[in-house]
Amino acid sequence: MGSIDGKPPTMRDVARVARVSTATVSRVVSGKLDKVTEDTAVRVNEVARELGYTPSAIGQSLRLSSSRIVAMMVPDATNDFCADVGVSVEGSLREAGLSMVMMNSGEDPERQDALLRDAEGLRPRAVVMLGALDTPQLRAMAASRNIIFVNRRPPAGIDAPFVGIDNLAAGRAVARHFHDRGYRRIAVVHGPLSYSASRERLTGLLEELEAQGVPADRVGCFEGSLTMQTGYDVGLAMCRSERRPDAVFCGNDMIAYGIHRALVENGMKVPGDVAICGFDDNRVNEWLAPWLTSVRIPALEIGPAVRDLITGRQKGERREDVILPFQLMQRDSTAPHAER
Amino acid sequence: MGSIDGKPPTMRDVARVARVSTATVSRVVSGKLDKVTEDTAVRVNEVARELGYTPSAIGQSLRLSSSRIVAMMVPDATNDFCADVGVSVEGSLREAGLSMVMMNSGEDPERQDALLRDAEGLRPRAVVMLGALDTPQLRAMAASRNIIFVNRRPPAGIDAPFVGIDNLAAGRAVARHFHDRGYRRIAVVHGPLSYSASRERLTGLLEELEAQGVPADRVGCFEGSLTMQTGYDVGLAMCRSERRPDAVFCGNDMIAYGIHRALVENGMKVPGDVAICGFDDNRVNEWLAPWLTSVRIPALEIGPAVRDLITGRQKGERREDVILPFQLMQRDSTAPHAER
DNA sequence: CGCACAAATGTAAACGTGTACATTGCCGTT
DNA sequence: AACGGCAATGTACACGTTTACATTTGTGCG
Repeated sequence: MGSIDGKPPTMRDVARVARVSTATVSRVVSGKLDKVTEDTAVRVNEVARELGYTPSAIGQSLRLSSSRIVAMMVPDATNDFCADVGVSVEGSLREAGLSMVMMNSGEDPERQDALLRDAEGLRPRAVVMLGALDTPQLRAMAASRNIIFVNRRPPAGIDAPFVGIDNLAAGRAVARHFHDRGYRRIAVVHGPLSYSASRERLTGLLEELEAQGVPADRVGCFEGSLTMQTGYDVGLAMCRSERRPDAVFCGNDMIAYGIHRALVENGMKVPGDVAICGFDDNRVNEWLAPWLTSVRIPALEIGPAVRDLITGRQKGERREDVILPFQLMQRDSTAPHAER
Repeated sequence: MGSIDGKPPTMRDVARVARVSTATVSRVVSGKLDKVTEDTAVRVNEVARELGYTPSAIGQSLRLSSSRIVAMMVPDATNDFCADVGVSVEGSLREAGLSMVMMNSGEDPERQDALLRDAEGLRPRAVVMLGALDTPQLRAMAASRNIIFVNRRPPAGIDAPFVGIDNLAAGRAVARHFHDRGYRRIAVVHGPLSYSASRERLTGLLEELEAQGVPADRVGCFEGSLTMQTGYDVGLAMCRSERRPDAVFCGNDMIAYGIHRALVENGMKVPGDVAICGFDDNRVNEWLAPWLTSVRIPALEIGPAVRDLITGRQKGERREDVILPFQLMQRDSTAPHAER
């Protein structure tokens, strides 16, 4: 049980009861057992358990001037994909004895900077940026802290490891898929082009379409936030437009859900009138949107990759980007075009 | 900019450059400005900014023997509802200057205990349990740490605040709704009855049905994990059964999605053949399952409530449970029964 | 001019831990 | 018996911060 005054027992308490010095207690609890007699080790462990002693991560961090905390910034933790990545990273870090503190930037640069300042106070062992924004504080931290960029590449001029897919290739794959299935009037609803992921996917798509004989200026592009609302709004606009696309490539599944709802509410058929391709392939698709073609990112492989990057870098290994495989999940929403 | 050796600048660095003592720096950066001249304050702030100084939360925690970290345990962070609660809590804590570390128990008692031991090491200011399991470590911590129970009440014998809805009343409301709409052959797919939330909802439902003249032994009950897979399996079983219910009350929306898919895949109509009522009313319902009747829990109000409980308790205010309002969202999946 | 008082700042200790170094005790060798 | 060496343990300091207390400085007043 804990001590009487409510404060957790310290190493000194254990030392006193076990009639040894704090140094010995430290050696036992931190596993330096080659330096201590079996008897003492047993006795110390016993007392520690009786007293309910747990080493203070605060004291350890101060002494070692290195904490076991990793800060993780996500644009929106309620987004299914972010949640999956968050869980994957949290689990992998935990295996390595690290704790994850979560931070939601909401894609707001000022909020991101405020959060980064908070994070700096925790002296985190690393900072994981899922969808980083290019901000002053980020650049300032890049100089001194381990920053790992997931999904979006580090902004130009920052040298830091990246974990994610080859977005250029993904864009190309979708273009080829659309073309194979007979779609020619393509539209894209992408996130802000300041994000490398959005940019590269769009570039890949346009390049490949051009290669297939569809000029880039025939492709309708819409930029917006990666939300269902954006999809819904664009979907409504498409319904009203006289020159409607026959296939839409969405920046993520959220946008795809929104477009789908707008189209269906206005009597359109998917894919009869408009084909839809999402991105991320949220796990909920299997159950709620089994019709949605999407590009699957292996979210659960991101955690281990990040963990290796963090623990490996410790040992001075050369950092290296991790490019994960993606997979185009072909489903009903991009069934072959009827008219061809 | 940071210092040259890579280590972040400390209070002493600032003090040296600004030609004051560390005490003065401390007073300035922690806002005890009534004790310091305007000039010095300005100078110290200037130096701090130049050096890129950020107070070390580790040093502060050690000195104050109180960290600014709150541990949050969730059963499954990829569950939409958990994610919403997590985001709400994280945001509210951040406003109060606190950081949240996330932990996923996966409804596994041993994992929960391992995580709680990890958490104890961080000396968290509070522990938020969303869906707690009754385990030894939890009881041990209940004696010394602020624990706040969300959604599920604290296990018998633990005196700690609770934030959530009146699950008994929610169960009754669903029963009344089913009965009003003409459904009589009710089934329930609930989570483990060791969870107070599952238990109370079921009790409420049965009580009210009994009051309406439907005996409890006519109600089919299935217990399982709160996942889509559970729903799917139960849904398949229902299709095969000769005495099929005409309405199902699900422990959460995940189960409802699973059942829905199983029924639809087997040619059933919802609500024509079977009506479905979910629980939590995940935000994604609006877009992907606008047909699903569900009980809305105000997930976004949980964060502020938790934050008030944590910061208020500091000041010695008497802890008190927070009962939030729920709302039965009536949608197509429980449209009035056709045959009556 | 001396003194009391207040304001501003400095000094030093403590928080819990890890580890370099010092100390102790024991055993074997000469 | 003296001594070297080794294993086990103790001593003491540093990590970065806050704050009670001590000290210095400035001001007003008798």
